[in-house]
Amino acid sequence: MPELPEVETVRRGLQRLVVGRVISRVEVLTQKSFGVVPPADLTSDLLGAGVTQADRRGKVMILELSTGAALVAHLKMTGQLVFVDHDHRWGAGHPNDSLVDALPDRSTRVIISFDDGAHLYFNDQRKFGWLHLMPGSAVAAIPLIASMGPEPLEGDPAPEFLRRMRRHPSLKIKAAILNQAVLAGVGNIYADEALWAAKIHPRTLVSRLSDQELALLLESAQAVMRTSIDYGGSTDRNYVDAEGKRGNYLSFAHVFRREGQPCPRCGAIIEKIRVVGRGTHICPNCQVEVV
DNA sequence: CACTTGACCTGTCCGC
DNA sequence: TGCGGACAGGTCAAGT
Repeated sequence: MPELPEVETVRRGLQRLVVGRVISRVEVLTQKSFGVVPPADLTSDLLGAGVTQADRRGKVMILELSTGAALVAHLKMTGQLVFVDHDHRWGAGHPNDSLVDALPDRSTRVIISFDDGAHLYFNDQRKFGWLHLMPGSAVAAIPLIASMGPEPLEGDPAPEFLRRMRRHPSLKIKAAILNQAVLAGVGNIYADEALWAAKIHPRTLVSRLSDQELALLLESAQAVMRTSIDYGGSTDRNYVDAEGKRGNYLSFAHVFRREGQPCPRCGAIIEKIRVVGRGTHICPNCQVEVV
């Protein structure tokens, strides 16, 4: 579930919490979750390295190191990057204090320790996510990133978005908006929310949509993701930010996980259907299927 | 070739 | 209450 707003929320936390700290140890508890690219030993690029910056591309997190290497992470569905300072208590109520005793837990896959006693936990219940160490110059060559479409919240992504959409005229719009090569960072939650806001049925073929309708879809996706970032992202199952805090956006979602409830725009009952293998939430009145 | 489906995992929830 | 099975969703490989 971590989509662009969730990864961006985590990134902002890491930028504040881990930049400037020096890595002293890395423990890999689940081999599958950690990789070194290329498979040479870059450990010397890790120990003693300082974290200089927390970046994001789409849903991919990039921690840049002082050695020129990068720690790159994809959280997939259940991944978390949680910072805990075990040597420092902030007082009751601070999120760090509840994590001091709770982590590591059984979903912890990799523990990155800093020389001041703080830790960054890569947790991932379902082991779909990954954390890779690679030369900074190799990040852009990761296939997912190399083929990735424009960032929705940087510059004016509209022209490139439209060009890339038109490469897939026979895709259903839900598949197209989820395609990271068309637009970076959109996942199931914001796809459904954006399609509802733009009043487009998810099974509509791209070829049936005008440039204006696609532009409205992009604007809708931008709006829901901006709003979500403001609320700290969406916590559907187990997403938490770098301090272990849950996101609040889903309380403001219009259709996602709201099947059986009235559409906030027209009052019709929201339905959950399957589109390209994905659970999909629609208002059957606002989003009319074109066959 | 372009698109769709299944696999990867584990925890949760539903129906019997 | 116990248990099997469906389901959750990001990406890539395999299938149509």
